[in-house]
Amino acid sequence: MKSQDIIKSMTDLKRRSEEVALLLKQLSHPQRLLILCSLVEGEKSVSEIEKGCGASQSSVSQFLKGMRLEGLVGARREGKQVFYKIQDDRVLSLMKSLYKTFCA
Amino acid sequence: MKSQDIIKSMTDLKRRSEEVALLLKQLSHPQRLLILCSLVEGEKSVSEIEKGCGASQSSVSQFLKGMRLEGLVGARREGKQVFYKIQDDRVLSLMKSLYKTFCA
DNA sequence: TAATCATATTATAATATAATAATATGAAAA
DNA sequence: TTTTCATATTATTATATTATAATATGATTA
Repeated sequence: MKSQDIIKSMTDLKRRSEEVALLLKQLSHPQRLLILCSLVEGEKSVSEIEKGCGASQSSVSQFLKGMRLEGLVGARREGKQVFYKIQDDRVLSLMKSLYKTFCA
Repeated sequence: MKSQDIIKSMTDLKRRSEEVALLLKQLSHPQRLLILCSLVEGEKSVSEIEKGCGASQSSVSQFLKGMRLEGLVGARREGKQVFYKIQDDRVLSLMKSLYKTFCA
């Protein structure tokens, strides 16, 4: 992408700044990021997620609730367990970008 | 990138979650995002930035200070004016990704 | 139906962030 | 050297977020 095109596209981003900021806010906490990292691997139960990110049961549950409200993740109950997965494609796309920027 | 590779890369992202979250946090406010959008176009004075994002003088200055502390932007004084620009390449890279995800 | 497991909710206290107004600084112009 | 302009800082209040502990729910098992 050429420099000029980037600049032009930023105008679009401005218009959407509130929407974008809201989504970024969800990603901008270490533990929520870990939860989403974990879910990139696929659907997981809450307790699996807990193990993966080392946070308390309560806070994982609260984080998941928040992300569910924002539509980032979706939930499905199966017996005692509840399985979460990433529901918003933009999230997956952003996670990939983050990897490229920070780990490549 | 294949699904398996994404998953593998998430492990790296986990390790860096605090660093990444910190940076995302800076982007996760509409006005800071607008400021950075504006700076994608190139170096700008504070008053130019103010006009571009419609926030008060004080809050723009405070936002810029915060982003300067985190190393996202750099400042240069020229007479009465202070010019800011994006200093962290990861920011530019993320801005591009954001465009792709939200505006393409 | 009582006990247990997985998850969710509530309440609370600590901390962080935001918006705003008022004031201060530092550089140039009158 | 006073005034003005551009920017920065400070103080304050309002609001949001976080961590934690305690409790509740809902589904299964004994």
